[in-house]
Amino acid sequence: MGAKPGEASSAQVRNQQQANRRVTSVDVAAESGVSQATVARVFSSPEKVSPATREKVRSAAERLGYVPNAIARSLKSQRTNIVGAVVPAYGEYWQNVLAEFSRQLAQRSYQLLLFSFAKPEDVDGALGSVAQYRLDGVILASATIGQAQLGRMQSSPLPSVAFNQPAAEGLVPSVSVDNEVGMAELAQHLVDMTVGTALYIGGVSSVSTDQVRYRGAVQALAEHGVACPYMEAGAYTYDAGYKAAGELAQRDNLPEAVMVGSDEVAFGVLDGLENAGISAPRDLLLTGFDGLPQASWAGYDLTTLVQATDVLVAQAIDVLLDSNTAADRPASVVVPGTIRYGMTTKKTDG
Amino acid sequence: MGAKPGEASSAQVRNQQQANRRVTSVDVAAESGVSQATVARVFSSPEKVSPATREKVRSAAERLGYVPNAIARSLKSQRTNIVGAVVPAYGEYWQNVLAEFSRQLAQRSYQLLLFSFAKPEDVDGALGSVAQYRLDGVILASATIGQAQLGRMQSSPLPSVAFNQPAAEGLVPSVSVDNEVGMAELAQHLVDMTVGTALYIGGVSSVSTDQVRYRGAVQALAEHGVACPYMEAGAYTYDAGYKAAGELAQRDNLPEAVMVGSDEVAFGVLDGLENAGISAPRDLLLTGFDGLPQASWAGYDLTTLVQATDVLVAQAIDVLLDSNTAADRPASVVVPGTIRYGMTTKKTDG
DNA sequence: GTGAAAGCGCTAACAT
DNA sequence: ATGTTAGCGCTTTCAC
Repeated sequence: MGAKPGEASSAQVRNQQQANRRVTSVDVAAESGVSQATVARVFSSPEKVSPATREKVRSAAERLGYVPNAIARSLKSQRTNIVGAVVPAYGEYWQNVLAEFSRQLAQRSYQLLLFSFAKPEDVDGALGSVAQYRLDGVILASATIGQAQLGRMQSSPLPSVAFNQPAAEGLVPSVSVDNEVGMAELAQHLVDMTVGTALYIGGVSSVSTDQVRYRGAVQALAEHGVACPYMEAGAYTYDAGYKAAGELAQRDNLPEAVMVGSDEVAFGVLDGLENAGISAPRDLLLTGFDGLPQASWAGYDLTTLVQATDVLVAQAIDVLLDSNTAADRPASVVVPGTIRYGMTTKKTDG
Repeated sequence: MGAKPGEASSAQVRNQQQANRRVTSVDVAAESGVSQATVARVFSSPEKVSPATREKVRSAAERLGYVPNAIARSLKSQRTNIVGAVVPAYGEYWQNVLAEFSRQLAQRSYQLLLFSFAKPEDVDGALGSVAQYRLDGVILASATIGQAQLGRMQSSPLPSVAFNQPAAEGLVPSVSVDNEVGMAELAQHLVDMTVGTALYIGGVSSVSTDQVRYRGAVQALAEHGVACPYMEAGAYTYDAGYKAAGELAQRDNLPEAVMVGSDEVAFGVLDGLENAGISAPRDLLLTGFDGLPQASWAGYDLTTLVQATDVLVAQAIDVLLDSNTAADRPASVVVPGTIRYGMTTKKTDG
């Protein structure tokens, strides 16, 4: 159990910097016998300080446990080296995107400040906080950020980029996978597999990615005379997919193919159908969208549209940090996806 | 109003075109004809300002597009309302933990600043940056933070909490699931299922959670005369598990049970075995650890030790933010896990 | 190469 | 209730 580390004598505490007072450049200046300005230079532009003083200051700093204060630096320099991200708190897809942002930003020595929200209503609050930190930019990564909110970002001095949010195009610089074409390509693949009837299972019909993807499916299938009704799972979750599959299984006649609007929902649909004795590709073909790592897991092996997350994220960061003038900031970048052909659309002998 | 119309209009124009100069409380003061301090009060302690002035200031602020500067606020108040998290960039488990932290911190109106790293070598860099931002606390969520690094945190003025890091106990306040007992309980379950031989597949043997979990398994099994050799997957990934399973499948005699050190690896093991024609629970029993959402997906339905992530995270936040004096900061909090009984250890008729 | 001094935009006494 | 004033810890001219 918790053995107490002994009575920390106040002397020891102070010695170890556990103290209430933090070490500043003034302390280091005093300790090393130079001016505060010189200490600051040692930590921001060392080349402007002679090697001798530099060393003297460095050792004093080390002795005192001095670390430059980024807050003060930011206040003065007007740059934080921090990028904000407004992201839904849940969902495999967003977690992966976030991880990728964090990784790539770290490489450019930026930090990521998270503003996550559980419910769409909380977006406003998140956006409100975002503005207070003078961030170098903000990533709007959620399909549930409304038009009004995007409009507000547009007229804000804070650079922003919308990630995978078709509705944002024209309002805010945006980077997306080609949702419509991607879904159309999947549909074409199904047509090639001689599918004659299809069903689309979306997450939430009011979300713009949902609409755009569905449109891609419907149009591509229509060209071949295949209808594609819409079914709403109600959420972008495994459970919603599982439940939708249960309902689907009740129906008299099954479609020959089911196109699901996202992988996470697709996994649920797959398991839900399996649970009802319906198996892909034996009884119907099934496709997902996103290209989550799990889609490649042998247990699922899902046909899906893989988003090149690394490319999308790289583009988004470029738009955010490298295009300083409004002029060369592109209105929108669209990155094509790639189909992953899995077992769920494999030809059976039947 | 008495304010000079020329100034006001030029400010407005700037605001509309993504101003280069940002609006400060001084601008709002000028616009609304009060002192800067009053403007500040309106935004930090409105109750100290008369309703009339409050309204006047608010509308001026709105007109100018003023938002308080959190950087300046932090510099003065010595509080950032930001908590840092040093977390591995990859891995299902960590992504879930992070999402939970972000959610719970948002509820307490804290923001999360991410310091993620891809390779263990990068931890030092991340910890270095952490110190610069005067965060209100930092979460050390990674088993690969070394003793030396923890020691440094211990003597730093920045409050910190180690998350699921047995090696940190005694050095830094820590919150963990009961790794050893949890794994022992899973082992006991296997014994109850009359298992006579077992194998443990760990991720990386040098990681402390790995060691503690393995110890739990070995000791519990030894009490019943069951040996449990160790096999290292080499990473905490699906692929590593899949590969390990491939090697295992080559062996002459299979163990009756395989205990895997983490769910993500376990999924790979499960699929890898399946690929070799070995199926759980038919040919051997299999357990995981962590209780990832996917463990409950019908496709896997894994027996595993579920970590109550929400409880662990809540505890960690408490330790970090609510225990201000070193005295009432507990050395370590250990939260028990719960077994989820899945199909992979279900009794077969054989 | 180094020091002195003026802020960055806010908060928090302290006056009034 | 409101204004005045003095910083928070840095960066950055501008002198020397």
